[in-house]
Amino acid sequence: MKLYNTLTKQIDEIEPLNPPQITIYTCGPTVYDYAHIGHWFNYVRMDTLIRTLKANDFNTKWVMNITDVGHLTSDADEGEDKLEKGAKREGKTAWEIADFYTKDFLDGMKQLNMLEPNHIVKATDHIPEQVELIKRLEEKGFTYIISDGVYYETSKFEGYAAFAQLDLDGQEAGARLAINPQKHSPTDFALWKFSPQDSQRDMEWDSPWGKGFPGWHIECSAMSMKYLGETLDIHTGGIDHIPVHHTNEIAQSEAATGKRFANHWMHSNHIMVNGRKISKSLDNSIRLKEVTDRGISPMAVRLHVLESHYRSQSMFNWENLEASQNTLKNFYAWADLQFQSLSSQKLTTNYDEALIAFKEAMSDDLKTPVALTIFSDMTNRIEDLGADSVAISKTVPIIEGLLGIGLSDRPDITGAQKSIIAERETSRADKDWVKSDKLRDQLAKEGIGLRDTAQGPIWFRL
RNA sequence: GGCGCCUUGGCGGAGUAGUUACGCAGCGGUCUGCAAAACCGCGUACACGGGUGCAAAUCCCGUAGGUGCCUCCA
Repeated sequence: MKLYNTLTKQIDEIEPLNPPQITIYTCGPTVYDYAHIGHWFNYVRMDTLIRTLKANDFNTKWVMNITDVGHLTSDADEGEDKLEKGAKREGKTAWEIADFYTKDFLDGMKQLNMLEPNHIVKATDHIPEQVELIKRLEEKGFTYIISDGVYYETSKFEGYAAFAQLDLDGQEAGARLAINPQKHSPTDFALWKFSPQDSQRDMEWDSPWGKGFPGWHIECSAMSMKYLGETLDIHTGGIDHIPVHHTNEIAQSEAATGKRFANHWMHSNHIMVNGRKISKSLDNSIRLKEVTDRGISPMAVRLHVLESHYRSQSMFNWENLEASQNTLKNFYAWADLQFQSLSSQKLTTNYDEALIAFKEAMSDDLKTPVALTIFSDMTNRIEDLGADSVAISKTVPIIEGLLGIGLSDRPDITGAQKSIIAERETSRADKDWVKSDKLRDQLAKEGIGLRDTAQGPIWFRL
């Protein structure tokens, strides 16, 4: 299996340290607000990576974190903690905010049929591990203390700028310079922030350096190492994390251990809404709830994600989400054929060959649009050319395993419903159109649609 | 200001030198008792200007426009 690697800037073969086991760490959400459609694109893509690894017989060990403390409103380690800010906004404690939006996020994962990570880990549950890691960095001389916290000295880490191909000199005009003159370098980042003197934080802990809370970056390193070891196989996240968060993770992890932190880095590009990026300031974020309120299935969202490549900056709009919903219905109608024996059993496509091509496309840097085209070909012209219900029933779980669009959650119709279809055929043979239409309406009420074809009646769930 | 990326038909989106991608929408038609979310066909797309090639949407240079990061953000 091949995947683009941000570290090497090329498509690399995936070669885990201890095959068939493969370790994956995904940067999860900061739970201070609802997740929006852009977040979901990201996480569905990560889920697709896991599914494809499994299909390639890897034994996946997947960890996703929940950032519930320490993520400030500015990456320059200034501004408010997002959780504390959310708490103020809603008149709750930071703990309540974290709990509420964590639950909402996990619910969204279920709605989108995402696989469950082996571990979902919270930053606040791993304060001691983070403190320990900061201590290791301190012992090795990578830290310094200023009035508001313990900082990492990026200039001591050789190759700090390499991962993101940062031009540090060119950046000095940017906002990171002006803030906090105590920092030795604009790129230095907080490992531990001290609690303010004048106010009481909801979330704070004791540490060797004083009461406070961990910086955002250290949690991912500490938790990744705890659950997956000091070197992991694949680290994933949004493309925006390359210049700061992931650059810092590499710096602090490799400085502490002297080992490569992650061998493979996968980054999901951002999606655009109406040609613009999603941002708080543009107020153009879309929640999963808005999708379902419009009567669109979360599975259509999932299919829509797969219709573009994860490294391209794709467009989201409602028209095309509805297009995905229509396509999904066609796929479902095909899946329903696994229970129906048509008079002809000729296949439109050689499923064995198509499945190989399908899996190859998925395994080639997750070329989901190509894979979908192959799958789509398998579902076409069934009525004219016939369909082999046995072949379809064997194919459904394989496709579903990789795409996760709900193809498998479709049971056969009941015996009573089958009787109605048979009865309607009798009526039709007798040209009793009133009765046959009535029976068709009855089935429609039960969510079953019918198509009369040369192969006989075909049912599908509406 | 620094560092990138992109520009394909109504919308989205593959392809990356020689083959009508595909999906949805639209139009026309077929099948059907009617119906269909079924089938067939159509619109003959690749920002613009140069260059290299037998051949370029696909490679190179330039221009225009858009857009991302550096600053909240997946």
